[in-house]
Amino acid sequence: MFIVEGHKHMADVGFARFSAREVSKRIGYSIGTLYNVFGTYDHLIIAINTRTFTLWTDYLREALGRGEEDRIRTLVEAYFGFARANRHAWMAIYDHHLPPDLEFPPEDHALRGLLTDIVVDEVRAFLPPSCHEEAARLARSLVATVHGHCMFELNGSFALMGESEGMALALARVRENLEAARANC
Amino acid sequence: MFIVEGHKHMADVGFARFSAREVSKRIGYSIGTLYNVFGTYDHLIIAINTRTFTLWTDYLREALGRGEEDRIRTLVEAYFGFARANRHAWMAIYDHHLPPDLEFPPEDHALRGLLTDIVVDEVRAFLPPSCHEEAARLARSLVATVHGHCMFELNGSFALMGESEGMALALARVRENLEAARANC
DNA sequence: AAGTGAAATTGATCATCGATCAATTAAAAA
DNA sequence: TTTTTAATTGATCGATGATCAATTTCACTT
Repeated sequence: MFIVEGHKHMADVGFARFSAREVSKRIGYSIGTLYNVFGTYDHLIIAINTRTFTLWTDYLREALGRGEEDRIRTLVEAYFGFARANRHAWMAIYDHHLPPDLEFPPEDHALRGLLTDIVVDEVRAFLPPSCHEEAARLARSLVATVHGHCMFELNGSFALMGESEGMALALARVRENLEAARANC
Repeated sequence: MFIVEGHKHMADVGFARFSAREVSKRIGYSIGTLYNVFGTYDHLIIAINTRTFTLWTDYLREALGRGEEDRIRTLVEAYFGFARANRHAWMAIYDHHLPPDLEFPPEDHALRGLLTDIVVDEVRAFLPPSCHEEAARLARSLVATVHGHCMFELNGSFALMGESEGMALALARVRENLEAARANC
């Protein structure tokens, strides 16, 4: 329950104001118990961020499950939709950096990879079978593209540039890249 | 000198371990003087990050000034090149979020906008005159695309996905998007 | 019921942080 | 020199991540 309450606290105040003490206080445990469970502050954050990934993955699956015609659009809009609806928790994923001495827990890695898998599947479904091999790399690249647009929208970079339609731009770029892939394999 | 030394400290230890006290100590002033100059921690970080933007802009200009044939490639590689050579300082730009009550200083905004201007100019130069109008939006979008790839490379997301050629992917996507723009206006 | 020991929990304690501001020092003006 | 203004200081505050000896809890044995 540390993770659930920690995730709520993260969603409430964001990475910069997040506090392990506050989490333990909220849940009625002492700070010592929290440290006995997670060992370090970083491991708590990792667990909370992995939970965000899981919720995000569910969000994408549900959106795709609604049976919309344009699944690529659905994917991009759900990517943005979750980030917008969970600003602080979503940003915390990228605000947190592992110390060099700490290795990423394999089980967290596996859970987070499920999100990429969804995108790979959809990219494959969109492209002809001859593209099957390169689809994974393209999918990772498109995730990075959409991520860049989503980040610029949420952190205000687009607003400072006078751009208000970050999601539309992301979708347009993805469409162009998918069409280029279709033509080249 | 607070900014120069603060920038060095940021480059050394990164956003998470950055300390205003350490900056003032390094430069031989008290913590009080630093706060008299910048008012808040956030304003110090903004000033340091704007310096990073300025160095980054100079880096891009110098790369373009070397007279390479493929200016788009030069731009993407210099984008990555600066980020790789200044990991901590570059990441700090996106690690820092303005508190909602704090407005972004206009002079910092102007300085940071120069980087976007460079990209807009190069995109315009690449596209036919008929694209002149949409070039600015496309340029912002391409910056977001490259940013997403650069971020995934530096924060280890690409590595976790088994992807080691983030920069090549970014350049490939940008090329596809530019060709699509050429065909559509 | 009483006793035993492992496991879980506690919170005082430490160093450090961002922030404040009365007091002090330095510089400029009269 | 005296007065006024500006710049600088660092002790102080509340809060944080982290530690760990002391305490409590609880299942198991006798």
